[in-house]
Amino acid sequence: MRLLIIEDEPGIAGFLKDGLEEEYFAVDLAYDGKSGLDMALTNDYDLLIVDWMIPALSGIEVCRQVRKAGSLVPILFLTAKDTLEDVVFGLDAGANDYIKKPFEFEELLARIRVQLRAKNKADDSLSAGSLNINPATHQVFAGSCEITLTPKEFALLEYLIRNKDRVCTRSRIIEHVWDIHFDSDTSVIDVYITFLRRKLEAAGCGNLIQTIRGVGYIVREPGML
Amino acid sequence: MRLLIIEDEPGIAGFLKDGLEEEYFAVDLAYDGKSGLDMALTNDYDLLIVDWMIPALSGIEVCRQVRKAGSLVPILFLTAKDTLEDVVFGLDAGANDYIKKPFEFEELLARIRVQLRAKNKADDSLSAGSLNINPATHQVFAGSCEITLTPKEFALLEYLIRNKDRVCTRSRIIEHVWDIHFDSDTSVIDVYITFLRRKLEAAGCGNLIQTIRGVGYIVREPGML
DNA sequence: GTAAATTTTAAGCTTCATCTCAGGCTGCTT
DNA sequence: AAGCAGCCTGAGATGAAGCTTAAAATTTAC
Repeated sequence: MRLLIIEDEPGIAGFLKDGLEEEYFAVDLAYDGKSGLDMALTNDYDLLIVDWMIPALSGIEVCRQVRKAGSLVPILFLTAKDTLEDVVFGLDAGANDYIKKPFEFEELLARIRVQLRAKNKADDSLSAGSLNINPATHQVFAGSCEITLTPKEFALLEYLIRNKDRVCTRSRIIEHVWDIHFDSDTSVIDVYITFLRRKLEAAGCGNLIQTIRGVGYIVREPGML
Repeated sequence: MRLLIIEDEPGIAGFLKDGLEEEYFAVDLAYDGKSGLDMALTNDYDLLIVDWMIPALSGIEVCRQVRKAGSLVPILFLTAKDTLEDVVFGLDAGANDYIKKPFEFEELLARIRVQLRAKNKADDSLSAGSLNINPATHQVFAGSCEITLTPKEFALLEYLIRNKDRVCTRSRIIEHVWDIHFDSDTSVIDVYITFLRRKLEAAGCGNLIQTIRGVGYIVREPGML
């Protein structure tokens, strides 16, 4: 899950980035409306978090431009103003939800989940064969036996399973899981695929991740085409 | 935490169910007073949410019957009427709290939490393995031997145990235990985890708090997954 | 007002997740 | 069948995350 935060206050931006990364989101930051809009339009984010009062281009304008470009990405706006007009204004501009500052991190997370829920539901539940993964608690179960994964291992497995029965290209994986946008000749993916396969094998879920030579990887739901 | 919602309007019922499930509650639904009462009496719910105006048996009657059967389960009633008499009437019938429609989901959540907190206190059911903690008296027992904790140590342990078998992220811990919303670079948590581990170890409850590197901590109920 | 207890900060140390690299293997292509 | 590109995997470097301790700051108790 890849998020973009457009926020000019470094303190809040940093806090959000840290907290959300702990929740396994890949987080990008923009410190003003203009660069934020650029990033939002050039990359494929799962959600935008936009402060209302930002330099260069207001949050509301960013929101309008994003919608004008045809993107349906969920937008959550942060606002210090809490008047009804402001909220209505924001939602009219194309935002999906808003949250008043100061806010509880918990509440923000809940609202992010609500926005991402539609997406998740469409992708079916997070399981493949006897493997079940729970993003809320960061736990993975193979049948009844728990598998402990490191954050990166978990992120990779989650991405593959969210895209179950679809081929995940190396470039998409590197973008969504590692948050790397430029072409690079790294072999981290290979290494982490090996790590995952080893742990899955040990838990009796071998052969779940298949290689598509020259393209990437795929996790197939057994018994489906 | 298991909830029962008795509500005839499918829209509201569905909205509540979805929202509450996202908050990790297990939610059952009943669409009229009669079946709702049956379910309430046959299952062991942690809380009931009851609309006042429902078919087959009014909310107030459900409430009375539940109490008559000797159950002390917290009941939160939903009402469109907001006159004082109504509230008094409801509370007299055995309800613990009420909320007026239309309501904010957040407010409902807050009120649910209040009711469940009271329940936890009364139940005195906070334990993990041979460790028992009593929030009312601020005492902690490892088997029969009492452990003395400072207030912060206690708060941290209580939070971890209330969220037993779930990973507690650093941000959540810092929010719930320290009530800090915008500080990411402190090592208080580490220090207090060390304090707790040392005291637990001395009391024979070693290895209760496990580290999930890059994420946070977890207390597991031994013998469970 | 002082002493004790508690909480927090800071710093050195340890462990482990992450990533790079190199050599080996696999399976396409010709 | 040989060559080659893509993939796998073990070993090791790096650096960040967490652990521990000591001491400073703050609160509480007497």
